[in-house]
Amino acid sequence: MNKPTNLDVCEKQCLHLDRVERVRGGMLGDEAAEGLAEIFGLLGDRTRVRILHALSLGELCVCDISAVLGATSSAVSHQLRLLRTAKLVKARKEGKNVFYTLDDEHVRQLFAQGLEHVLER
Amino acid sequence: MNKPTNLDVCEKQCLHLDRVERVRGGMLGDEAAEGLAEIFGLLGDRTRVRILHALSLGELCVCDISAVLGATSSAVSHQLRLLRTAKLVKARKEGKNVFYTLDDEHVRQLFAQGLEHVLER
DNA sequence: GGAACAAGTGAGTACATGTTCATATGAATA
DNA sequence: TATTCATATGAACATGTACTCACTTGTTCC
Repeated sequence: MNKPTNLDVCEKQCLHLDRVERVRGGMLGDEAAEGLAEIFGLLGDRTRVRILHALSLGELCVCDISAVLGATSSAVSHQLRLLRTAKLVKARKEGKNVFYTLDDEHVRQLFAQGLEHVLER
Repeated sequence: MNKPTNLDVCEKQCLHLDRVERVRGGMLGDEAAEGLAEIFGLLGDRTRVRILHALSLGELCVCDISAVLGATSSAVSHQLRLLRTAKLVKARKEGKNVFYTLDDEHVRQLFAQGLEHVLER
């Protein structure tokens, strides 16, 4: 989380300055890198993957999701909060139930792309 | 990591059986869900995101990467091992240096797609 | 061979994170 | 109003993980 303030991490003469300069120019800003890590990290959990995939197949309430996954509704609820905060899912209240749906078309695409990777490897 | 063996997690009558059945049929297998979580988890770290992005701009040795990121070469090396194991990057040895490149076109695409999400959010 | 150095790795540590358990909230129903 | 139940949430706990530090390996150059 904290990085050294001086950049001469490589003590002596190993740097390929041309490459380093070129890459440094095109590097992601901190916010972008952080944002990417955040969204990918959110997708990087088995439970959340399965929740999102289930929701990609249709609207479900918390209880439905926990039945599909075989997980407690508490665990599911905790994960849904993260997904809600990140605006990946959307909640709709109806009586005692809260129905969730995907709230991000990008997620669907990321999923598809990720699956391609997984399946062909 | 361990899930309850009985599926009547929702004690009484909240299930919407039609929805649950439909979704259950289309659900990801365990291996697929695990595989997805694994690849996304790998992308879900600030340091690894920056390493991969740097490599997407050109081939770099470990020392170059640590200079670009402002991280120790040990930290970078540890992360590169994970990326190498997952076949996301490829190593080429040349004298004392080891040069790394991206080894997966999917990653490039996932990156692009993720960035879209982050930028427009 | 010996010095210098890039890279890899194991152990230890600090911190993040996912789950469970207990409890709270809020809506329907008796 | 009291009960029941779906959902949410806080605390505690256990596990995972990213870093540092010390050390090893393997290569180049003297």
